[in-house]
Amino acid sequence: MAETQSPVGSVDRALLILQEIGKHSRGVTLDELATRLGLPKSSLHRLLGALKHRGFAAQPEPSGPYFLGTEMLATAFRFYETMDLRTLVRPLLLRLSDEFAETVHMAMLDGGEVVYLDKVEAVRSITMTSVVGGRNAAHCTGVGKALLAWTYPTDEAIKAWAERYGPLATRTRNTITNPAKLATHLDQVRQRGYALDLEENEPGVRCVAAPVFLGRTAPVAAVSVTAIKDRMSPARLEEVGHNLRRAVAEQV
Amino acid sequence: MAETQSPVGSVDRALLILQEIGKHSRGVTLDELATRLGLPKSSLHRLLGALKHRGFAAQPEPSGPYFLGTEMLATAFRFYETMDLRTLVRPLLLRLSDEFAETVHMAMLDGGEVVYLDKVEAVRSITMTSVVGGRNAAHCTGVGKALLAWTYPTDEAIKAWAERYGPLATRTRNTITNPAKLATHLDQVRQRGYALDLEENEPGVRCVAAPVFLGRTAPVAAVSVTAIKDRMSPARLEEVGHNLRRAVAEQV
DNA sequence: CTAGCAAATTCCGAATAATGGAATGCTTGA
DNA sequence: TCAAGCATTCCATTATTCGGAATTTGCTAG
Repeated sequence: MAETQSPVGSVDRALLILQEIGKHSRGVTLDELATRLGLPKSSLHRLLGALKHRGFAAQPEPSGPYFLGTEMLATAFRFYETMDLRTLVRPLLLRLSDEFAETVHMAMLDGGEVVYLDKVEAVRSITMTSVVGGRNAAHCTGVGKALLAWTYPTDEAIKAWAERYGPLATRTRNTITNPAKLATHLDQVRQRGYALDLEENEPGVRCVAAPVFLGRTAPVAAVSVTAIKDRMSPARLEEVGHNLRRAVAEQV
Repeated sequence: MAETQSPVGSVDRALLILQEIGKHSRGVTLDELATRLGLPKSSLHRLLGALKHRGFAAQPEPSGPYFLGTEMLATAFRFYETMDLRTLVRPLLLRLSDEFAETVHMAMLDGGEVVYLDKVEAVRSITMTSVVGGRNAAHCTGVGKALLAWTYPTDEAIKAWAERYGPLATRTRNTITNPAKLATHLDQVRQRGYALDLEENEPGVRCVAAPVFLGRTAPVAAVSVTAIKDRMSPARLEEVGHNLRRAVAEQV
């Protein structure tokens, strides 16, 4: 399908400029922006003038590099502090539910547990322990391991977390309860880019989960796809894992 | 002086739309936006389409309310995590230094102390304890009290802070060292909107400080104007306090 | 269940805004 | 001091954006 055009070209250009400046926290020159965006310098200069006018871009030194401005940051921060993140993640959940035809969840980390914030149940749903608003242990759920892996990105940080919130409870014969083993396991999660729950929380239930970063280094949430083990063969797990990662990267 | 026009009108409109949506974390309808911004609905609808196209605005439900989109949030968050906040605050410091003809600072809270991150010295400078990169106690400096007042916005929170980082050291005969008195004092700071250091940190030195929020509920930094007491009469303190608040509100 | 109402969306002729190449200005380094 | 390179300004030209009117959609009340 051909890529659709933005309905207002000059606004589209301005947004692309903001995105590009956003990638350069040490500032970026007009010349470099023109090169990266393929825009004539005079047009770019005028669009930057418009962004500076409302504080979305800043140029602290005359003829110097450009930065995102305080108005861009403050508008985003103010909104985020009082918004409901579910509102922005739910379209992703709906897409995942449609794409994988399984139940999908969104959760956040809270100490040693995860809190389920949203859920879209598949037609062929299964009875599960997860209830929106409910909690589960982090170390033995897909969303929990996805959140732990990137919130505590080193073995030491994971061990410190386990020391504070442990001991890690056994839920099934597959549950990882040894902190050192969990740390090693989460190294693999980081390398793969998604977490797997192989009947670690509930017998017969498997899950694939990915972190949602929203531009941050630590995840703000995780989303998961859950199914009974008969519908989650190793090949299927890998397929879902890759597609989940891509969908998250594309949409949030 | 007449207000200058943005060099690209349609971009300016789009940014105004983003700012307005940013004020409504529960979402805002097209009709309400049109009313608040004084824009024809068809123009507004097209501009919103452009913002949605790049993910800066979102409309999770068809014909439903609009929200800031994940691209707007992610671009701001990603940039902020690796930027140097001094870059954006320094123009404010230069303006304050020019306006008040005194030495100005920018600082952040770190536990029981503040860290001075930037400084613009006035022509008629005074020898002071503050060194960029250096630290000072939070409870007896203007920037420290500005940061404490809004980072710990209740008496209980202040007392808990004092219990953790206390005892509060005496620096001059004016230093507030009693946590309950500090809490009461910080109530007054919140009501006034700026903090005062009346020779609490250094004999003969007075200071006015205001928090910098950048859209958040807790301040990301504080800025201050410092002078010897002979140049900071009670009337002058009030004048500087009001002008400082206004300058901060206008610029960051 | 249907009609009316209000908000959202689409359409398209008109006109205004945005464009970008060329020229100019400024700063830095040799 | 001069040249080079980046930033900024100018203005004739182009085409994008505009907004009122019409249409569509969804919800509510009778």
